[in-house]
Amino acid sequence: MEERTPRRPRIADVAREAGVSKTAVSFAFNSPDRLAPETASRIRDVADSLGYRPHPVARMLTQRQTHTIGVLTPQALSVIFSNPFFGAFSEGVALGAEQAGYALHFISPLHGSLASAMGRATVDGVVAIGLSASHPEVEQIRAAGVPLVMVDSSALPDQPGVEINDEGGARAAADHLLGLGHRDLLVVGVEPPAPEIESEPDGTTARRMRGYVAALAARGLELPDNAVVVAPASIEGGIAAMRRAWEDGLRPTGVLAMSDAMAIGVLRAARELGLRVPEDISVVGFDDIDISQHTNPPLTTVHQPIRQKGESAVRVLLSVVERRDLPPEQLRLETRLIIRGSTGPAPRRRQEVDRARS
Amino acid sequence: MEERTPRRPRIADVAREAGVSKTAVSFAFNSPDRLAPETASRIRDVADSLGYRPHPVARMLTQRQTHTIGVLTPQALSVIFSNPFFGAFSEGVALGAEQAGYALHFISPLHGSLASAMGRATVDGVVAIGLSASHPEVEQIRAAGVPLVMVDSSALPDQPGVEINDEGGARAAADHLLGLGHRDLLVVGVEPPAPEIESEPDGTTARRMRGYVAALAARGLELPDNAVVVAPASIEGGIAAMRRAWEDGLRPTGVLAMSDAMAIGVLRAARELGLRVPEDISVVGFDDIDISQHTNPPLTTVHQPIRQKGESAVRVLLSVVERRDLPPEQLRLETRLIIRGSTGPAPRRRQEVDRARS
DNA sequence: CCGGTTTGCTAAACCGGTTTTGTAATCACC
DNA sequence: GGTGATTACAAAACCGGTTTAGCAAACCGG
Repeated sequence: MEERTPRRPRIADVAREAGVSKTAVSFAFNSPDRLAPETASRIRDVADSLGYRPHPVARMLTQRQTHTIGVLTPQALSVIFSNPFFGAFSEGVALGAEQAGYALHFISPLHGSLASAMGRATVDGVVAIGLSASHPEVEQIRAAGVPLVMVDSSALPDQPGVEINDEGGARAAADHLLGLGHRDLLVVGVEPPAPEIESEPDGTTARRMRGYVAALAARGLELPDNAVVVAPASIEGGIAAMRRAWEDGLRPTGVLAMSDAMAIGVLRAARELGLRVPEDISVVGFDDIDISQHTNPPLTTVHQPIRQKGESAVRVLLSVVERRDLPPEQLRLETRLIIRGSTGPAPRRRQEVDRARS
Repeated sequence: MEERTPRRPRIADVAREAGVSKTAVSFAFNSPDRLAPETASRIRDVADSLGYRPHPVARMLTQRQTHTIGVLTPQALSVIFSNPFFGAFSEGVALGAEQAGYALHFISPLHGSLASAMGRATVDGVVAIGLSASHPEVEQIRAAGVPLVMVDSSALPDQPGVEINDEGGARAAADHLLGLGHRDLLVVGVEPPAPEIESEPDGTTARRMRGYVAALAARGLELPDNAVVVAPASIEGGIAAMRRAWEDGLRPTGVLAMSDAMAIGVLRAARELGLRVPEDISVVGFDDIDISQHTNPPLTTVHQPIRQKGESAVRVLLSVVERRDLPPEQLRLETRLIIRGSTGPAPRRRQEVDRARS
């Protein structure tokens, strides 16, 4: 009979083999200075020869920490990962986590339930992105005693959070187009992921919209209701939104897209409609994702420090995780308009645009 | 004195409060049919009122499974996440994991050491991407008894793995250009991330190169050494590679890029050099990432089923995780050439290209 | 050489659950 | 009405570590 199921060696196996107690083995790994040097090294040698590695789960249990932070999103991960914005954000989170020696665990609705996914997650803290403060899970997470930092959603006063100046950025974007003489604007907004969810009055979308409206109001202008069209926040969504607006008879000379992905879709749809960018139509995005500088033409957009946002979120989170008595930090990062090639002076006459259509 | 540090309720608290044993509480959650219905519901009521949730780590320890799969990359996550290829792959992995009720844990070198990161990770299995079979960690992971599926690296015969037909795809790409009359080709290859790492003879890069060479050989042609230029696998890398080749006096009419990101960089560099695509120069990518169909012009490229690759990897992994006696599965997915707008007939005379340069 | 400290290690308790084993009470059956 | 099976729960062992409390021997100053 050969050895069957070569069980993973436990601390007791090492102890027996080395002729010491479990305690000694534990010390050899975690506080070698509490053992005689030769004992410690002998124990480690035995452990090596047995291929022993402390079981991470058991370790988590006794130490009461997992050295893992969770990234929470209300949407399925399979929807999220190919979103360049989320990728850049994750990059920032990963950087912050790596520097602090934490691993990353992604938490998304399991079998449709964020709550049960949260219940299974073994994390020391959570960075939530795209989660509104009124989301029911937020209270549950807090009740579970897990530190939470909310990103991009005006947090409760006693909660840590990281956000950006959406309104200011949007206002700058609209102002830029207005300054170039554009008066017929189209706003391409983000459709809430689930139709039954009423869009949050304090969500990113609402804040950006307020910025657009404020810029117009400052010049005594208004945004007609039909000049706002919504679609999913993707390239395809941008294409669809632009086409729909055109079919509805709208002939904007400037487009304000609430995300770069949508703006890229608008760029493409415009090209297919025979419009030249920026001669016939100007397009402004929002976010400044990596590819935006490489589109043709390069995209004028509102830059937000996406990576920094992720990194800051982790920093703020870990300060709470490691010192729970610290006051929760609230960060607000700046945005700024980056002018590239997709915007230019408004065409002189409406006819120019109409002609381009044929 | 108010209640200080409202400790998280444990199973013993619920048991005491409900006047039953720990066992009964555990049963109430995990196998309610073993209790009288009214007992079970009473226990659950008490648990609810106390806000009790079973501690996930303790649960992992006794059940000997974490319901989590790890995604392992030899590169830092902060480098990886903004890579659209990795995003799409992760999307597939996430889809497979979500369907099976598993969470996702990303494992990357912690303080530079993959081994220690792996030691801390609490996962039931690992999907490794971009890890060569000869990597020292591979043996360590197997020794730890953690099931491992390797993606994109010719796995050992007794190991599960998922790969794609790199060589065939590359051959089709080169064949396409040759069929269009191109004879002056430039291959834009991937630079190994760390200079000291010798490029794997069986890595993705090598396999694709073999495909290019095979297509040439089939027509009795050879690839001059100086027609291969390497750079990091990014848009910026593609730009740099193309510029460098041009400065070296190369005047290719067709470019074979080993990744779409690099191809997009080549597109941009070509435009800046005053070359029209595809009239003056044709560009073929590899991977078919999402944006490639939206570039200007849309990119001709070798499609590989990235998401499916991730999903398959999880499926293969979980079949081993859940039934260890199963034979390890090895998958090889197909690639196919997608012809879009970035390739066209080779220009008639070399002069045309040279003239375009001015 | 004696009381107190330090050194080097062990035994036992603990982290928070699950699972196995055990047992009293009830039920079914002949 | 005695016997064997079932039901409903409890006691104890266990998962694999860490940490606290404790103890014997060595050391140390006076």
